[in-house]
Amino acid sequence: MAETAAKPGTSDAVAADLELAIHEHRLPPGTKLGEDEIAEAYSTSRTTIRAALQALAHRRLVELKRNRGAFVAQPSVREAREVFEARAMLEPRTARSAAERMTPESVALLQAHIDAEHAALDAGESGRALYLSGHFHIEIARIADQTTIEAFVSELVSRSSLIIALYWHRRAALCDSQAHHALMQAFIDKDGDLAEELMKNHLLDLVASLDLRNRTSIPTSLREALGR
Amino acid sequence: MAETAAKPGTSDAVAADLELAIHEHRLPPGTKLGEDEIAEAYSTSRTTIRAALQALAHRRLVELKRNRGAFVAQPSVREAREVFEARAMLEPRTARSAAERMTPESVALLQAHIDAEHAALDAGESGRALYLSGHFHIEIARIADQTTIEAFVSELVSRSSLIIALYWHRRAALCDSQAHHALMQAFIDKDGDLAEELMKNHLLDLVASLDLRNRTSIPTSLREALGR
DNA sequence: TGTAACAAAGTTGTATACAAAATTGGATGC
DNA sequence: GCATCCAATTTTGTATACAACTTTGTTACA
Repeated sequence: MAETAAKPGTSDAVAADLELAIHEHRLPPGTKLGEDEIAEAYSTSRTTIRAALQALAHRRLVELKRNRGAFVAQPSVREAREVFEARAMLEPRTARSAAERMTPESVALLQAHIDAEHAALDAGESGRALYLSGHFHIEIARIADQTTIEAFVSELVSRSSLIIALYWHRRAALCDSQAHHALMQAFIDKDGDLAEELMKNHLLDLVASLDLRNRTSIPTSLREALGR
Repeated sequence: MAETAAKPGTSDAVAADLELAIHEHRLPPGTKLGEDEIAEAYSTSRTTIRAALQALAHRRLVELKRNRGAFVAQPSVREAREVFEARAMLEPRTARSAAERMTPESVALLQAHIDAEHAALDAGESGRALYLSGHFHIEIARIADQTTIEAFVSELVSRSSLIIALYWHRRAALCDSQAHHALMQAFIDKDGDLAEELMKNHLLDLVASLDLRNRTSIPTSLREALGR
């Protein structure tokens, strides 16, 4: 929904495409993003790719190692906690604001999001479902008419996708479609209090579904992953 | 304080330098940032400058107009409100967290900041004082040990500097050194409740010192500025 | 005199070429 | 056989050249 289409071949378009791939877990954390390789894939020059990678680096979705190259970011346990703490500060109040400003059109938009998410799940496209699930949160910020916060939430949601890729634990589960449904009701009723409370709990549930036990910093380096 | 020094000539160094200049109001909102001009000033190529300008564009400190060039951003009234709403969501709770984690070293660091700010004011370097005053807020996030939120606050503080340049109204006034002093006492006492409350009020005072009456959108275009 | 079309200058967008750094593979010495 | 050093390869960092677009200044025409 609302796939923002930029003129193809521009750094914006490439960045959006790469971000989507990362968000849908087609590019797992740690993947090396070689400039030549990507440039060829999009049939453009490295100049364009570099701009795209820098943009993604600014959103902390890729890590730029000097003279080493770009890699899909691998948030540490600590970074994971910070991301959800930031979300806890921003999203509940934003959900309240959105609920208070909710219009029938906005409700329809969100409902379409949820439907698309279910359709993706049924089709076995779990990556796409995850992406849509994240964008549900971004859409709420947009409805709250807070573009600045929307930008922050957008970054946090994308980073959350990386965190889920690394630390997701509780398999299966009802995911969070239940939580989104409950939020929808609060939105329909324009119940700001309820929306804020539900969002707060929803984020807590998300964190609870992660395995954030300290495994001595990051699994970035092979050395640690192999324990020697 | 903590002028993060990057290897000179790199895009990071140029970006930091430009951001400082913008923050200190040496480059007022709307200033055209020609690539050739800057490249010559830093005796480097346009490639490096473009990367720096893109980084600043990500932080919304400069606006990149396609085929037109880069300009120091001119936040709209609406954007100004949004920035301070976001700060209100993030900073009070961060101040609480910082107060609870305060150490003698942190207190000394913040005090040094305030002293430097006063020294700059006495020396008539109001731009530098403004910069230091903003960094006081960033330092609090750092003490709270929240790098993710610190990054957001850093962006918001820099944007606030642009907003102040455009909409500052209440001349003179005690600025906010008073507010920072009060916060210091809360920090020394490790009084989280008080710190949160003081920060909240401090931000409200800041907004109140701005003239955010709707002058039909932005003063960006000459047409509107001239009212025809 | 005012408008419109056109031409020229300047600036940004993109690609390519070259330089520097890091990794990898092999060779040499212990 | 193992470690270390050195060379070759690959990849990124930077500069420059060219193309495309926007703006501005001029000229022709109504």
